[in-house]
Amino acid sequence: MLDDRQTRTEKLAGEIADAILEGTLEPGSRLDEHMLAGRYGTSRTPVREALRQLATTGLIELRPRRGAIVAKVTSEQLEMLFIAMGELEATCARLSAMSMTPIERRRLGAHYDQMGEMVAQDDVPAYTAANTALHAMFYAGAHNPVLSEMTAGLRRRLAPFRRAQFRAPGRLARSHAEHGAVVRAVLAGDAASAHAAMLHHVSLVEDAFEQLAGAPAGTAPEAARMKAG
Amino acid sequence: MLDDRQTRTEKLAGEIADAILEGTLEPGSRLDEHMLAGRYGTSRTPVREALRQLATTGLIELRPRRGAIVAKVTSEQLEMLFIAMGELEATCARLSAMSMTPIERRRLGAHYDQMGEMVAQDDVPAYTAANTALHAMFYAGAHNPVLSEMTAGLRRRLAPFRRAQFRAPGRLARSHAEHGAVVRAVLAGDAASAHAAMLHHVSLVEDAFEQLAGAPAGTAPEAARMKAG
DNA sequence: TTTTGAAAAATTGCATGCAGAATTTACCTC
DNA sequence: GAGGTAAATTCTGCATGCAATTTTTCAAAA
Repeated sequence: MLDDRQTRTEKLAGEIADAILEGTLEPGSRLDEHMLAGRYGTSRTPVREALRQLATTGLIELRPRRGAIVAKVTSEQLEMLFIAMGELEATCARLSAMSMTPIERRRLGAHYDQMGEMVAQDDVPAYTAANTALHAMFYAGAHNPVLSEMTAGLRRRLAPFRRAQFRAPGRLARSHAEHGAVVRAVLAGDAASAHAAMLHHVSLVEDAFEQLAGAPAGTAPEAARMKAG
Repeated sequence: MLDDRQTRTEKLAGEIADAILEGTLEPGSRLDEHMLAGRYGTSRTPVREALRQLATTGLIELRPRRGAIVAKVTSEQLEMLFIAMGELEATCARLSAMSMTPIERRRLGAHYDQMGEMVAQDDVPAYTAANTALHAMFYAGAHNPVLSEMTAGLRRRLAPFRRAQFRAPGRLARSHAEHGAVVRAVLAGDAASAHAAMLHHVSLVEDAFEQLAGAPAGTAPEAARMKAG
């Protein structure tokens, strides 16, 4: 009845995705259509359409005639996702070095400098937000929507596993230093260096995340959830 | 009533995707739910679910309350897709250079040599199939399912625009020479060279396509023409 | 000829119901 | 108690119908 501009299916897809990404719906749990329909106050039809949509993003697993479950991410798959994201981010950095406009370069430099102040003040929340914005700048700077959407999608998907990344002591300053290498290379138009520096940065992020996890990659999916917390 | 193991929705998604990729359904044409349901002998429900699934792959565009249309690929978007695919292929080649097993390397070398014979005999059909297999080897050699699925997906999506690629005179031999550079770098474990060589190769493929772009199946005709001119 | 407006037709979004498959439960045998 | 089977239940896959929105049609006005 609401004159809502987006359809129930779309809203549902968003809400279910959020519930999964923020952990309300745990990996492996069954996504019963009746239950979801009841919880969100609709019939099963839009639920089914939303599930179909989420399945193609890899967030849930759709087993024919056996219902949907929240995709379980093993630590091995998680590693693959991190590596893939790293490669894509590095590619975006490379392309940014080659094709950012002067205006984009100026904004990138300014944003980087602002982040320096956040580090000095040890403002973790501000830095976290600025970090997302910085990476978004590289996605946009690549001037390739196909690539930047893929990369941003992976980043969103991995967000739950990166929550704690700046909690490790000294991580803020180190992150900023790594960013510095990437930013300088991009501003200098040095594609190869930008690629290498970003690759280095994201692999260190992954390391930081593994340290927090306590357990090295290679065990149960429970490890993944520990990493998130 | 067929006891088919896959659901109607899945089969529909596949058939509609095929119809789009081989040009039966032209870009921009409306995908009327009744019409599709009639054509494939089902009700609208599975059609709607299939459309939702295809929409997330970018093959069709779903406009709320206004129906679905086959995604129009402008020449600019096409260029972005080619660039993104090139970057991903290059990344796969880079990772292959770093992490292919000895067995994979041996098979790669052998396959490459076989392709040389096809060039000598000017066997275009065989070479085309072998070319797909060669690229698949790089996807697999990256040892990262996330990345290889993304790359393979892009390649499938661009397939209609590459049909004519080996028709240009001399293209077969040139392609083989370019492959040679990539294969040698990968076998030598030279990641940077593998990346560069693959990037070079795919950009040349794009050029070849641009020269030929008369009217490949599935093209938005105006896009192809603009590219040609 | 083009523009405008309202009625008619077509089309999407979604609820509901039912058949069949999958899962659970109950019961029996060993 | 373990294991196996049949009945009962639950759940998915899909068809159908209706309300709301969008598109089309068509006639009158500019």
